[in-house]
Amino acid sequence: MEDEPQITVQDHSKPYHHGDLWRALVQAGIEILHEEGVHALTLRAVARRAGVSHAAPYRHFADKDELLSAIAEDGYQRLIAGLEDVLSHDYDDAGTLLQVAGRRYVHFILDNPDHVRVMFSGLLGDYEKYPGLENAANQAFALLMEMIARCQRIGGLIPGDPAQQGLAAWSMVHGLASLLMENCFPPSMQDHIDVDQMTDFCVAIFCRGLQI
Amino acid sequence: MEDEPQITVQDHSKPYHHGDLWRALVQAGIEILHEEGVHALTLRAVARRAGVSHAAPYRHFADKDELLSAIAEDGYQRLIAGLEDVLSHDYDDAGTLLQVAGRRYVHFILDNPDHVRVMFSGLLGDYEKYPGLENAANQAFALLMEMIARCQRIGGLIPGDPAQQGLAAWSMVHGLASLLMENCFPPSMQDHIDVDQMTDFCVAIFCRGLQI
DNA sequence: TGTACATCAGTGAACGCGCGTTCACTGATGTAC
DNA sequence: TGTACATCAGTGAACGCGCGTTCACTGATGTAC
Repeated sequence: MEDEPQITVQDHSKPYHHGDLWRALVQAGIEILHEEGVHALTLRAVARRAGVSHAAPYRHFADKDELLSAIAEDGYQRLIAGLEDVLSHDYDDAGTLLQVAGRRYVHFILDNPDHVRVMFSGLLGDYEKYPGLENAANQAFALLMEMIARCQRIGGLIPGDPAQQGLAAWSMVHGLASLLMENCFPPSMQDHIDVDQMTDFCVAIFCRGLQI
Repeated sequence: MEDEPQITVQDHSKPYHHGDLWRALVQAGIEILHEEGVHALTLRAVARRAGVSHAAPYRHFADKDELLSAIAEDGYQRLIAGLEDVLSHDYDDAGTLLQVAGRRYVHFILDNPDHVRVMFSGLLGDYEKYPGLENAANQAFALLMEMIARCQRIGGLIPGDPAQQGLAAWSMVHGLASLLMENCFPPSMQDHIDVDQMTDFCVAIFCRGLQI
């Protein structure tokens, strides 16, 4: 066994081949988003954080937008996981189900503002160019519709197109979360808002507006 | 009267002193937002479009953010004008009043996506630095609350804190407009959405959710 | 009415910066024989 | 088991670019006398 002695110190900390640089770059991008915000998200910064030369990312991504789409897709995957988790429970009350889901969505946005900015900001106009991203987005919306359909089934929402009702539900919580995230409410008010309570209020309006 | 003869041809098209460069720069910025989007909005491009050297803006704005805040404030002024117009009519039905206001808000956003991005994107975190902007934002929200209060007065909405109900109303239409603007709905769906109908649907949910 | 002067709006060259992307290369890996 | 070679991940220098901002300046304006 002559493998260990050949490895020098520098090899140990920095093997030439990274192993899973693709994943590391996406992860680095997400970390930058959390720590420094979307304006700091450059290809060079991502490479720097991943401990690799600034040309290395081009082995894994055609250009910057492809990295952004991978980051956006990761965001959708987290959203999907959250939705699936909510759907894995058996709520017998539509109001409670939607309240839980609403709170999770709002917290997801407030906890990952810059990650969300990448997901929901224009880039997605070129959906077709990034099939993985489009898939994830479709999957997330399908889960939302499933949730609405379940609410209808247990008699909590009036019958109707789950897509339309889903759009409305998403709009409600997305609007609230966005306005909170971007500090759009009057400063005198912003600090005194109880996020969960306000979310519950909005979800309750939605439920009452569509209850049988 | 020896004024006219002294003016040379070049003076006629390009007087040294602009007159109202401040306004012209803000206007140029808005035009760039409409024609090329937020990524093209640089101080140099704004100066170029206003027909002035790239250092000239510094006579009127301390830095780029100050220009951005002026552009954002202009957006709020348009919003305020729209709200005031809606409020100037006498609707005897809360549903109709909110429907008209909702449609106007959604169209405002869809017609001015990049202008809106400047208004609602992070910059506003430093509200205190831009009192004019803060004022306009406060004024817009005050009008929203007035609208809600009027709906309560004519018996269309249950009694309650107009601020809280206003937050919810704003969230609903803002979420819908944002998601439409950013192309967030599944591609198969996005093109088939009737914006006005969808807006009416959302507003109706809100009204029914808060009706007496 | 004419002149001197302070004011300040706009100019144009220059600064340093970091970006995205390209390119010829180097070094590690794994496979065919 | 050993060797030659194709593959391709990662390197580092270089490119052109446009940005925000500064600075010494120039030229127009209006006011005091």
